[in-house]
Amino acid sequence: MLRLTQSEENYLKAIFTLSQDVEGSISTNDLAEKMATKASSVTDMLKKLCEKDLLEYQKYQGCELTNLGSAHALAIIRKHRLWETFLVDKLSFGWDEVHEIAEQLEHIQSTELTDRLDEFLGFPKVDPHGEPIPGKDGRIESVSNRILLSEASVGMKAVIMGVEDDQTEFLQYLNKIGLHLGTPIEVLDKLSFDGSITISMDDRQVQFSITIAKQISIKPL
Amino acid sequence: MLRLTQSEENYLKAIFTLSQDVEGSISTNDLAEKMATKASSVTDMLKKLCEKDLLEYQKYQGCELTNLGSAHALAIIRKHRLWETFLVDKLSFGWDEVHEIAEQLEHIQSTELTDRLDEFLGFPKVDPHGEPIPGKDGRIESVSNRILLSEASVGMKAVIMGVEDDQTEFLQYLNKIGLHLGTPIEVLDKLSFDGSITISMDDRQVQFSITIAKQISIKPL
DNA sequence: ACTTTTTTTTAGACAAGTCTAAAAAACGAA
DNA sequence: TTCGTTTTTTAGACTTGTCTAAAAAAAAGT
Repeated sequence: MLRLTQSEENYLKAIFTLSQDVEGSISTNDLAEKMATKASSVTDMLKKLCEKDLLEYQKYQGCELTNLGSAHALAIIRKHRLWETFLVDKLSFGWDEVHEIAEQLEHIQSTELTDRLDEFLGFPKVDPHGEPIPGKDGRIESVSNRILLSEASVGMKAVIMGVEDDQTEFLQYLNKIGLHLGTPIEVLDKLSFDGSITISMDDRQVQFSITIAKQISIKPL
Repeated sequence: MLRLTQSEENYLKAIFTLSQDVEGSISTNDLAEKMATKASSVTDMLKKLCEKDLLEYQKYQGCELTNLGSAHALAIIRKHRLWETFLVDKLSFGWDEVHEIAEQLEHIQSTELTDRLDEFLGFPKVDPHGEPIPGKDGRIESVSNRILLSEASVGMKAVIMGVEDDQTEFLQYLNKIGLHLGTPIEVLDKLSFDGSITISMDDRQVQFSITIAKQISIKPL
């Protein structure tokens, strides 16, 4: 199997993630922003990854992962989420403390290790933030009936199913207001001019900006 | 705390290990051999590590770790041995399968993670190869009464306490002949001209070359 | 003590991944 | 369509860690 550097792996993961929100190819600039680097650096890397058949790239046309590239990205995401699960379930870390450590652990090379860890954790389906964990074969079991909180309609009753994991402060804020996976909520109000949304949870009212509401996914009841 | 690259960490660990067998300073050539690299590369790195006060180095005089350098080396060794213990105790790896994976895991940066892993494992004193695990404070609890099998005298009865961990083939060989930590043995014969040694274990006789006998430590009964 | 051998350092080069500055291509608005 | 803006690429440079080849220092033998 093709051996990749950490940097190459991080690019693949970033492209994969961006591709989930967008149709078609990913622009150099978007990728540069995601990677917190310069567009010129991205161009260099795209050439290299294209050379290795991990993505398709043509000058000025952005890039798109090949099946090979997607498989690699999924393997890294699998490792990331399994390690996060390990840290929370076995070592009692909070969900706001594990992202950075998992960013390192996801680069450990050993399929055997990954699969044994999976077994040790009892083959979890989702990580501590509700994100689905790809299986050994790279397949993600579809998480049914989920929508973003930002898309919910007034009056809807639902349960918190997932949150974005990459901003520690955001997760700490959710801790502070007592929002966890599985928390039942009801949508009380939505302001059309700024998209902010008011919900009730645990008999309290909380208001979220559109930015926050887009980072929380729920399952309507 | 000072942030080190993986390469810097590997050098510190190698110097620390070499220092345990030798009095005084470590030569550039010995270090180059240990690191499987060229002497010129070592010289460059020594300059850099000296600049960071991790070791003392003067041209043509070899190097010696400072207290700061030793502390870093011990932290890495602590991580390595804790991860090996995790892999064997929790994920059911064999002792011959964990070294390479632990070589990667030892570079994960998070003291919190290390300490929680330590606790999760029940604060083990030794790793799966019998090597002592440095504590949070960097102290190694002295492993009492151990000698190398190569130093044992004929007629001595003893128990296997530790083996070198860095050669997979060696460990596989030990597996094959059924030698484990805790195995009781008796020294039957020693040949002075080549140092080879014959022992009995489990009612069988096994002969070891001097090279192997130096990689096994025992506790005389 | 002098010469030879070994060890160690220096000098210059390279690959990976990044940067800045400038050029080229694509996009968009009138 | 054409001009200005934005995006993307190229060119050249820097850093880290490595290498080879050659010079310098230390060690060893006679």
